[in-house]
Amino acid sequence: MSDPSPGLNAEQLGAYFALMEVSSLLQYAVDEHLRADGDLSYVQFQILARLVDSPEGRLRMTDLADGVVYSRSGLTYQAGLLEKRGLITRAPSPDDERSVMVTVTDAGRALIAHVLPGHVERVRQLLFEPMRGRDLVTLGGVLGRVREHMRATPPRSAKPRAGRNRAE
Amino acid sequence: MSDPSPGLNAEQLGAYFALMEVSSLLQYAVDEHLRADGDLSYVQFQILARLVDSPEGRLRMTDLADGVVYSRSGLTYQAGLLEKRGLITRAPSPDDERSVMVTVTDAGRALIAHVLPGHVERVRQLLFEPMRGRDLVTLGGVLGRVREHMRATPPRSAKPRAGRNRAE
DNA sequence: GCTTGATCGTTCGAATTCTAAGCAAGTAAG
DNA sequence: CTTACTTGCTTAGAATTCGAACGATCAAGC
Repeated sequence: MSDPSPGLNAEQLGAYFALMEVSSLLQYAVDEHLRADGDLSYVQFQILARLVDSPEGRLRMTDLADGVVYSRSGLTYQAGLLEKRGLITRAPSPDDERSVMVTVTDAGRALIAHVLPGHVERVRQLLFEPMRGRDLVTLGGVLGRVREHMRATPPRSAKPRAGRNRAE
Repeated sequence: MSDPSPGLNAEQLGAYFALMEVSSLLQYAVDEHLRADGDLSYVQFQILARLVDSPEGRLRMTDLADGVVYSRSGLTYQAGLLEKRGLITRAPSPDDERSVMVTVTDAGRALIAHVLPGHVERVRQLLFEPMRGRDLVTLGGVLGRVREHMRATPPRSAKPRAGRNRAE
């Protein structure tokens, strides 16, 4: 089938829609649990989880925003909320006086530890339960490659940093 | 996450994060294009696309909201915007006086036709370009099953009008 | 030192989104 | 027909989100 307009075939369209629909449904489900179990929105959970997962438990605002795919101003707002609850602290970086280092507090770590089992359980139940055989391996591999591809090809969506795109 | 608790293994966690990250990045990218090319948000595009794709070009508000995974009030708001722009019309259903049938206008169809090629091209470029071999088939199959699974297991997000009576 | 330009984070205003409450219309039981 | 319950959509108000504008800091170049 050599059609002049290189669009998407039915299979591709189906996969695209399924991807967006699954991610939406999954986000709704886990968001509900996080709010009930720890009074956290999904974004807040992502922020804290990334911090807990980082080497020193701290990250720059910009890197955090890039990581969770979020606007800078939105992160400022959420960081304000999380700081008010004592889950993170903010301090200007010693190296870069203009950048702000965000650090998880013990309370933040405790909260993540508290909600993580239930969170993970929901994800397992909704996302991984219907998978069979090599589904998981393939899915992880493909999506990983796609992520790399998207991060390396910034159309204009997220602008990580202008200077160093190739040096990763 | 170096904790081998009975939750998700590293591979599952990676796939989960990749899924959410890819969908976010993809949504940002296509949203940007839709705004530039047709002054449409991603949600508005989804609404119009679903209508165009429906048999008569019309759907009930509720079915539309369930389809795009959106709150009822949010849909009311967006429908108001789209109606004001002449892209859809709203009229009470003859059968059920309380339900509202939303119909795409010719202008709505024309707008979707106008933005669709560019939209599809972006999706192809970002999502399907890095895929090889049977990646697409597997991805579509798995995500389709997962979607079915999630739709059949309503945590609370959408209630597709089934006999599920649980009075508290 | 002193410019020029880029980067970092916040603030501001407008737009969007959600939940809860409300109203209208259908359904079931008596 | 009336009462009670359910469903479909809208309204009201608060919370969240983004982009643009802003001040502050760094990095080069002179």
